[in-house]
Amino acid sequence: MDSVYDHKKVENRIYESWEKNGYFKPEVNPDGAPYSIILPPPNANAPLHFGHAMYVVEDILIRYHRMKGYSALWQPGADHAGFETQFVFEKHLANEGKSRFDYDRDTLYQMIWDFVHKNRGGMEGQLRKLGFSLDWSRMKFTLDPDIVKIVYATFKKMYEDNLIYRANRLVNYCTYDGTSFSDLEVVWEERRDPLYYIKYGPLILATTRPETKFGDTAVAVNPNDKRYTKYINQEIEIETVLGKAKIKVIADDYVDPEFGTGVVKITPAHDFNDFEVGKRHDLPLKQVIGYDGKMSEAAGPFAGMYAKQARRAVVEEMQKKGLIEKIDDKYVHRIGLCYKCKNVLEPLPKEQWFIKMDTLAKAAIDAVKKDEIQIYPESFEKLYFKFLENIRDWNISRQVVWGIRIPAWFCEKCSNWEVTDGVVPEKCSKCGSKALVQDNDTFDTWFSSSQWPFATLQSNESRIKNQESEDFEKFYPTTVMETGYDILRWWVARMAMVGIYRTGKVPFKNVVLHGLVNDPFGKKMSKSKGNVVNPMELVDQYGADAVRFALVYGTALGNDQALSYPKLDAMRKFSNKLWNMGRFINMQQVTIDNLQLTKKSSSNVKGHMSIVELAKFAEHANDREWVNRVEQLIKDVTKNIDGYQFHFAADRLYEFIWHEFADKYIEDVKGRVDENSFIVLSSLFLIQLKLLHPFMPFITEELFQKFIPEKSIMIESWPKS
RNA sequence: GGGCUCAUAGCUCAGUUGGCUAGAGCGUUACAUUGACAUUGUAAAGGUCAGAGGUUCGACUCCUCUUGGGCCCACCA
Repeated sequence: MDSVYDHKKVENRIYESWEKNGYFKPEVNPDGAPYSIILPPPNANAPLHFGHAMYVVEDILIRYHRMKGYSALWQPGADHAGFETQFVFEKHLANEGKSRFDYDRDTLYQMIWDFVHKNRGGMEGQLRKLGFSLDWSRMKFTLDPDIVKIVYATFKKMYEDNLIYRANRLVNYCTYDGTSFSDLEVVWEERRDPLYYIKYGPLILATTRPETKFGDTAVAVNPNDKRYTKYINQEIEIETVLGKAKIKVIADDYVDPEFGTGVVKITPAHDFNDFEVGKRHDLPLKQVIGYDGKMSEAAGPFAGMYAKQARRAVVEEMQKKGLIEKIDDKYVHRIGLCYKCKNVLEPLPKEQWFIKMDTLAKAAIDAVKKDEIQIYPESFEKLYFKFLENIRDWNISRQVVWGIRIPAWFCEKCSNWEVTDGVVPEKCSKCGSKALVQDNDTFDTWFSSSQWPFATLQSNESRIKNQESEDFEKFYPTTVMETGYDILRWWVARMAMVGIYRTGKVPFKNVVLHGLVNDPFGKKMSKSKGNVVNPMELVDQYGADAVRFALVYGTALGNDQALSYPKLDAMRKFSNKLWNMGRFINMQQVTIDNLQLTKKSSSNVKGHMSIVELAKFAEHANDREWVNRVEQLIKDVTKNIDGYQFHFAADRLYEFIWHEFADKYIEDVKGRVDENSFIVLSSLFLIQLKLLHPFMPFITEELFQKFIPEKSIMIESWPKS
């Protein structure tokens, strides 16, 4: 053995041997009780970041349960990441002086498909480098035909159950990227913008968006505001940049008399609140900004200008006409931005598919209240409830091509929508017309992601017998859903809703949430800040075991952590310490063999005994004491993993192995090694390797095989206390 | 405006249902050692556990308030 542990000589070789031997498959324990985790599918097109490295928590759970004899499945997958990926691809096109408008839909889709599949292996290789014991034979992609089929079926079922509706409603629309977004995707930013006080006939009102005035269909005041009682329900004459006009004054509680002048212009087509007010008062929707972000004909001389330009031009014109009372240029408010390109989102009316959320959300809330789903750490329950209790209907249409196209066809003759499970309908079921056109939109990626637990398990072909999926039967509901708390609402809550809806069962029994990995200064890693650290570089430098251990050690579940190089270094040294402990014990074995004292220890199980068996070899009082102490260690580590207290387990292992076992016991036994004490020493060491294996799989395997060359630690049984 | 979370050694963080002299890593200081360990070992210094009240035989831990970070949510034109 080398005097220094070199992870580069070990990790790849060991991973390959595990995979080749099929140890990642749940079938290694064919008769074990099922234990299953679905890997949150990383973006197929992007390299891993530290959030993915945190999936080490899942590997710990899987390896531990596998050793405990469970039939443990860790299901891998890759996400097509619709808009995300198309955005990256379009940037790539732009570098070549092209744009998506240069291609037809099918060509563009195929180009992105090729682009993604060229990059996809990278992500999978990185998961391997981290030592993740994923069953690659079951790998799924969100655009696999059988997954797509399931997504179609869900949509059709929802449509038939009246949970899906199509409505012309305001959506968050990015006029640069040409697509709408769900509420969750909007990024809010505080900005200082001028607040214009403009004259509307006898009234004065405050607005930040004078350019939308062409879309005004009313002016509103608070019903209790005595200043304006006489105008309510009257039409007032106003002077505008386009000449004289008339507009109705309505009363609505939405108006805050304290704000501005207590008068609001109502523009239902371009403001979420105004849209609601408009619905209450039956006001027409007058769209004056197009999906290209430009003013429409209704804006008269301003038509064709971008909304932002039009604002300046309109204000200038109004000032000329004396229609501006004053401008408050210290006004601070929040505006919604596109999370990707950071441009201002335009609320625009658009026909979209929506899912009614109330009944789905209620079922998901009940599942947690009835403890069918348990959330760890428990404090995240509140976040979960709060989201679901206040949820709004989910806009699932996206105007991108990279995704699952919505299986709905519009009848050009009678305006009926045909929704199918993916089959192209021959004719309209209402009027018989064959003039059917498929909706151009694709599903929000999270719509397919929300079905991932049952969709993966139902579609693992090799496990389908007589059209029934054995995987689904055996592993659903899954045992644990482990992910970052930042996607509790985006993903976990939606999976709960859709999973319960489609299967009648919760998709997972336990939700385990880890925190975020920030940069060494505690700041969130982001590309724009340039502080992103590539986890794979650290794996190269410190070894996967050290990186894994550093991520778990010293941070309680659900808490954020700052990436710590000193900690990584400490864990690398811990690897080296382990290595030299193994090396030392191995040397004692050689000494004993040379002395031919091999009657008891020369069998294949030499130095590989359980706590119970060790009792008869622990003759020396100190040996007996250390057998007892390791027995306690087994209890503690087991208890802590069972309770998702990984940092306790890691801390206990680190402290015991180094500062108890190595510093004290090995030093004690050094001068008095005989055959019996050697058996105790080496057996206790191997037990500790097993306890450490879920955390540091590579080095524990390498060391284990120095003692027991013909076996693998990863399929050994978990030590019994 | 609401909610969550954090505040413990110079730095990064543990402290599980309240219980002996509050721990780890890195850093600092002294000594030892080339040994199984690109070191490691032994020892030391370093904490009013943010602040103020309260509950209790006992509070880092539970409750209330205050201060200061971080995150999330929310329709104020």
